Amino acid sequence: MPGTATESKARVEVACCAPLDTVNMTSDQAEQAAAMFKALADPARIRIVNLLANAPDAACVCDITPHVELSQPTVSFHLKKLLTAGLVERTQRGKWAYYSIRPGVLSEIADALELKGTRT
Amino acid sequence: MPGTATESKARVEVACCAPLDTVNMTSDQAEQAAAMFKALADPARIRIVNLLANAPDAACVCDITPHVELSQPTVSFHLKKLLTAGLVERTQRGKWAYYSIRPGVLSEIADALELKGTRT
DNA sequence: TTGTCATATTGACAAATGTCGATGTGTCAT
DNA sequence: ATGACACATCGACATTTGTCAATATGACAA
Repeated sequence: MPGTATESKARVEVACCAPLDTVNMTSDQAEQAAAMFKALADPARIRIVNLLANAPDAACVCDITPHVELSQPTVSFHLKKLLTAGLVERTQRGKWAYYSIRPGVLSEIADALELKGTRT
Repeated sequence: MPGTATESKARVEVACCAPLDTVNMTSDQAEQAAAMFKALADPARIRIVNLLANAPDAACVCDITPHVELSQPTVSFHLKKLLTAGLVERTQRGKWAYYSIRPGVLSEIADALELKGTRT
């Protein structure tokens, strides 16, 4: 990194930029934020979240499946990803499993964003 | 899907949920949103974005690298991902490449989020 | 209890991703 | 021209991811 004139020999190099001393986020914070975004990093899961966010009530898998045009096991696979990421909730009623957006999730994502700087 | 009483035989089954007629997003919209989130779906890239968002000025690779504790080629790899996703900008000045957050990106991400429902 | 239905899990596999060392490319100073 | 430096690209590799058919699980009805 240029700009550190430590040697006795005249190191007059220009600095490439400011030292970047900003408070770093912890590895945990980074991993956690990345996990949130990873859960949304797939078109199928985006569709599911969109569906659930706009649905009047919780929705069962049999109604979600036709909207994403994937096999039922694959839809379950994506729902599990969303579930373990904490983006959706699951409740069993009868033989059906109902999924819904976990309340407050959207604002949490917004928080994750501000975590990386409020400027701009 | 239960609830569709089409047969002449009395199909008195209970419906599992409402028909979910909500306006679907297009495949393009889903893919585009997923691409945004995919760019953020990695701890290293989260750190980089955090760094750039909090930096007073644009930062060069040589200053970013030590903060993410990865090899220089790997950092370049991540920067390229962020670049092609449109999250950061690149300008060459002298022998250094300066990266900065593309202005307006954070609100665009927020928009992508609202795309999946304004309720909660 | 037996069957049916809705959902989850498993096993297999192709494709994408993250990582690094080695090397290429472009820019500046000498 | 030559060398040093900052960064990008390449080749190789292990890991993760998304997908499906087949099968297991769990709930209800008859």
